[in-house]
Amino acid sequence: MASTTPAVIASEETAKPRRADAQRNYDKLLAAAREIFREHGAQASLDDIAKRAGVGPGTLYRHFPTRDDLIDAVMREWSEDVDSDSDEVIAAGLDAQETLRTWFGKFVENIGVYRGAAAKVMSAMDDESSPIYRKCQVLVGANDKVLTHLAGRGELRDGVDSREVMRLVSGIATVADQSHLSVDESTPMLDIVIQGILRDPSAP
Amino acid sequence: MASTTPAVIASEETAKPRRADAQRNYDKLLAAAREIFREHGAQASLDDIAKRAGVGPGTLYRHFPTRDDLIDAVMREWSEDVDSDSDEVIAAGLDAQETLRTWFGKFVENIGVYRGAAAKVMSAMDDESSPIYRKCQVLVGANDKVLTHLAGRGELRDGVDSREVMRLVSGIATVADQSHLSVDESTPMLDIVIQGILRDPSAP
DNA sequence: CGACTATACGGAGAGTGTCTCCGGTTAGCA
DNA sequence: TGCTAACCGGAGACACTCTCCGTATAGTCG
Repeated sequence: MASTTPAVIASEETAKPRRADAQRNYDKLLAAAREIFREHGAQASLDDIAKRAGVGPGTLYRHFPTRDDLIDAVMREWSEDVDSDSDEVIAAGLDAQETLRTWFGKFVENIGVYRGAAAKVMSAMDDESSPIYRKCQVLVGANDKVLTHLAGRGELRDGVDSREVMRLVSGIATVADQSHLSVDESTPMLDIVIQGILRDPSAP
Repeated sequence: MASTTPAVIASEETAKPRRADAQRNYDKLLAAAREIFREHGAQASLDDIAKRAGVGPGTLYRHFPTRDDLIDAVMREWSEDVDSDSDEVIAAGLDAQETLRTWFGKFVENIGVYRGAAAKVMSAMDDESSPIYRKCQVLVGANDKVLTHLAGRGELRDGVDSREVMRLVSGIATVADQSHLSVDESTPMLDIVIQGILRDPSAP
């Protein structure tokens, strides 16, 4: 298999020194955003988030100039969860098919926590100017780890590119999100992809 | 293969009698919508469309109560094009792989004409209350024709459901749309899906 | 052909959401 | 305690959606 993606990722958690009140507001905003994004999806009103955090809109926009900056912050630990999922899946020692089922399933499930997030991830994956781009690189890297692991055992078809697979799976996650499909209902699509990238067992 | 989808579609082109001026404005709005959707995508300002058509916003909203109603009207002939594509592809007598490449390629290309339309189609596919739902049924039906044709020749794996395939391909179209991929750049993803649904040539 | 009415027009404006600007406030420090 | 840089927050400009209703007119009938 071949990956276009660099190893990834020096997480730039530059927790720059802030005044105590600023830090407090930052945290309140993040907590409020998590709640409201979970309730109303990623396109919820930002002023509502400011309101729930008990700060003015100006404060929100100073900390997070754009909606994507806020989403980025909300997604931070979440993308690390996904990354550690990939390690667990590899360590579990399942066969190729089960490995992918588990990995893709977790991915779709995780990405679906915030409604609309899947679409954001999908479109940020190829947009370096997006604040979410870095997070996507973590996801791409995690997926690459899993596929490289399988490729090392000769279980993938020739020419499978992990970035394409990532696009495909995030597309499925978006479909599942928008059509309100459960994880189970998205497995038929995932199975097709799995069939499409796994080397056929009957081949040498 | 199995399809959940009914045969489809008694197109409800009830061209109800309208006053001449109303019909004129309807046509002007449609033409303006086509232009502006092509330029700015499916989330363009509706007031802009009314402005370009030279009518007031009230007129636009009387003819098309919601954005989706307008998109639906714009998509009308377009979905018929897609449908006739499916017939052509079947008639062309290509092998299974080329048939699907051609069909999926045309689908993704067509659906990408209006930016943002792919996402609309994707989410309307499972939402009966959407005005676009009917159009999606045309697409689902067209896809079903192609897959049934191949299934009849025993070229598909067991258990392939055409609706799942349609979801998958519209997901790819959405990825291609949002990431500004050309049709060529989306073929790797399509090829994975094709591998995933085609019976392996080495099998009996 | 002139009058009448159902139908359609269109713009003012209410409602909602985004984002900015700047006068006032406060944390942190000497 | 007093100073200042950092920060707050809300008023309001701007953009978009959608509605209401007074006005205009197409089509019809006497």
